[in-house]
Amino acid sequence: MATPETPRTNSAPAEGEFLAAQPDVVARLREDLPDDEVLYDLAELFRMFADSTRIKILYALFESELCVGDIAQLLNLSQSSVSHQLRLLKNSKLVKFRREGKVIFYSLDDDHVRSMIALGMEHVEE
Amino acid sequence: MATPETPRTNSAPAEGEFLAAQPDVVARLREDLPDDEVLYDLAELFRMFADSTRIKILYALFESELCVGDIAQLLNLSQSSVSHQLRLLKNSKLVKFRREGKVIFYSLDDDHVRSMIALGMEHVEE
DNA sequence: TCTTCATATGAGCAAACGTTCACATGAAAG
DNA sequence: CTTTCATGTGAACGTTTGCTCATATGAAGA
Repeated sequence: MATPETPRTNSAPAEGEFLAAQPDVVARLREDLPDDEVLYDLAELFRMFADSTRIKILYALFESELCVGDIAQLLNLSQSSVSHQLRLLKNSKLVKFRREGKVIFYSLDDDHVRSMIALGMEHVEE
Repeated sequence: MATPETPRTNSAPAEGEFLAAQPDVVARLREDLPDDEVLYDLAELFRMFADSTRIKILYALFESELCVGDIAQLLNLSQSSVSHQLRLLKNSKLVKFRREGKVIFYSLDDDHVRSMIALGMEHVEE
């Protein structure tokens, strides 16, 4: 997808300002680094988990599919806020939905979501 | 740590605005959700990975310890920018450092960093 | 001590984010 | 068709973010 993520100004730093202590290592690493596009996408993915509201939504969806109203009530959020966040999660392919009459049920759309959050938990819990 | 993360206004939504389709499920989920504090910390952790500059820095540190100048040159960033980001990573206990004369070498301080990024990669690469 | 070199840090700015508010959309019931 | 109800969406707003610039810190060498 490669959305520009956060294309701040980021002009090249002044020429010859600071030296590398290990030019050889730097040169080798430059080869091995994944493409910028991939790293942008990666950051974009992590950004989905970088807000506690979205974390809560994902956490809630661990156990069962839920509609917007369910989530809003559970997390004490406005319907609008939940809907906005679900759109982001949907775009990032972390969440999918299913229509049933007027109600739309959301559920997790990626096996990695659980392991991702579980892994983060390990760090948080020291 | 429980930094307030992004304590936006987030006032409670208007009373009785929207209904839950599954009140029973909502009630049960409310019990099971981890504490707000934990979820804040979790989001804070993910926020460290939510910027491609920081991802690049962490990626670079996969292979060997590096000083600020190394990283700046490798990633074409200003010394100041790298230093600012390293401070964040340091505060989040993702990175540690070691002084050698005037040079300060940074390295990964958490086993989860690699698996975290690897897991994210799996999602990005479809 | 006085420089020099590597790094740290505070202020300021422009961009991006998450929420709210108001309204649009679209399906079902009458 | 009209109303109702669940959800979607655009604009506005205040906050946060990541960068730059200028300067501070602190170690090593002259």
